[in-house]
Amino acid sequence: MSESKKPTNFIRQIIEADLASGKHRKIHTRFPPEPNGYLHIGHAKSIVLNFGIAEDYGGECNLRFDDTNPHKEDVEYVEAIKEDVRWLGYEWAGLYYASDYFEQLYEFAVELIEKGLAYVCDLTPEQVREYRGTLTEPGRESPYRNRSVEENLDLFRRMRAGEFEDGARTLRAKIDMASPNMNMRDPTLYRIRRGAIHHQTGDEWCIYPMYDFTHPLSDALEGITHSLCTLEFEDHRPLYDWVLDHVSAPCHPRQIEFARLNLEYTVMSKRKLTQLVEEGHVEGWDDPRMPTIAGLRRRGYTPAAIRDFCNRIGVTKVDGTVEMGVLEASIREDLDRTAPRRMAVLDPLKVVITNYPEGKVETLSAPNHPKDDSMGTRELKLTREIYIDRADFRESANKKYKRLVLGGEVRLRNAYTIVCDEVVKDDEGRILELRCRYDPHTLGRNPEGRKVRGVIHWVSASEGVEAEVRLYDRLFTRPDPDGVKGASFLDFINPDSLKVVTAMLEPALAGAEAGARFQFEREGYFCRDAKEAEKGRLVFNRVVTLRDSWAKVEGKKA
RNA sequence: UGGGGUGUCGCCAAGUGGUUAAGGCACCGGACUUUGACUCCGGCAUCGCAGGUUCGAAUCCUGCCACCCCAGCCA
Repeated sequence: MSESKKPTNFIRQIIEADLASGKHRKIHTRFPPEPNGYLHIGHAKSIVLNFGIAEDYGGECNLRFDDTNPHKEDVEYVEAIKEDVRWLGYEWAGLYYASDYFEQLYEFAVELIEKGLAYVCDLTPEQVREYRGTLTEPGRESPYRNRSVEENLDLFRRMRAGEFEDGARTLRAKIDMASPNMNMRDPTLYRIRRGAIHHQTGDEWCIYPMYDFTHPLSDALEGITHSLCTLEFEDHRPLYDWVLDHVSAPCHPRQIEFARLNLEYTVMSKRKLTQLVEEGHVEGWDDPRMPTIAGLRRRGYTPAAIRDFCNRIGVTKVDGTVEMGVLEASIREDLDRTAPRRMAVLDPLKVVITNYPEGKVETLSAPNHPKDDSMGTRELKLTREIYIDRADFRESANKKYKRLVLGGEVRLRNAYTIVCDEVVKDDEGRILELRCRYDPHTLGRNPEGRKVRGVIHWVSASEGVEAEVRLYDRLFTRPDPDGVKGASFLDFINPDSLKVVTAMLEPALAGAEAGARFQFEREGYFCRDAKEAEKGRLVFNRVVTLRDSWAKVEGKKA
């Protein structure tokens, strides 16, 4: 697929230049998630960028957990993240935790103190905020800013020893309280978290380094050459460089920022996704409507389609929002090529073929793929009573309608043509069933003297299998659910994002493997839900519909 | 009102002073079709605005405008 086209973007250009100039002989990148939630499609963009670069330039990419805040993190997330990265098709060169470096980080902090570039500050959080100044006014220096090196060393050692309460003191970098860049106004380097049990280091530490101190040094310790992060860290780059410039770090990685992914009709922030899960708006992190990797996987998306999507959208510094259609195009392209075809009737309407022998079961053969014979065939069972979709019949319609009409003829996909003779209704006028006649001479060939334009799918009433089918739609009713002032994104949850129907499937579908994907002809791509399969239930999730130009024609009339 | 960014077709995105301003998605035609799918053919921009430099500018300069990010002991 189009995945083979090598992407090009400003970051790759920088890397190519660094390789060409000899600045680097080997490229090292890293994907550094904080294990405080599940990965989503936005992370996939970063994963594909970082691992893709390592792959294409003969380099290496590490997976590093940025676990410096014990309050928010959990092993549940580290395991899920590892699974998601592997599922996307990548294997890390090294698996690290920022917490692996806590001892070294502590030493680097001591080095800063010894150089007179860091100090222990006793200001309360509120005071720190006051002293920091505002966007337009410079801050004021902390009264503790000029403590002696000896006193700072002693205090920092005692912070580590657990002698002070949470919030009582912090270690701060001594930079410039008047800097127009807020991040340079003596940023906090370490804070005290005495009660915390860290998922990796347990109770070994009671002081924890901040991101701005940890990240550049973790990168340097791992020999990262290019540290790729999102736009909001642009203002942090001067601090990233400051840390590396003032400590004896083994190397100085280059931080490069790119725009994070925004997708229409969904939300991407961890906070909001967590809220959707915790408040029960969805069934979990792997709910097929979620933009999480776990959700997309359960929905039926393939790793190849997600990688392809990431390459299609590119990498720039422009803060934009990608249409869902791009993601959908990626999965359709993949599944069109790889998914076996099947027939499934989602809204069954019974059809009795009056001239078809009662009790007869005819076995027909149908190709699994119209353009790929290597995918083989499967058997279909035709009987006197079958189901077709209610949307495929109208008592009358104009010639643009190519399906079954009273008195009209259509082909049953992979079988014979039928003509509708009669519509049977109940007292309220609702159609109960259709009575049709088939032409026994039309199997595998066109009838003589007339052309049958329409083809509809069907399933034998007695041989087919019933199954639950979940029809998913976008989770929100607006392309920008969190873009409305004064409103919550929750106000725009789509009440119809999940519709459950009982469908009739062709017999071959009864043995579908968990997670197996198919194209239900004329309907869309579906995936057997793996979670329900574990319970022995036959449930299918709609991954995405087929493109539908007829719906557009119909929509215009309405 | 400070600092840092970004503005090329409806949405992404190439373009790095001389190209007819790539490509993808979407959209609009049309062909094909036992999936109104797929595939195939064709259509679809003068580059935020205004000046300037230049033989020549989306690409350089100046000035505007719009939008995003930053005042966590979060990442």
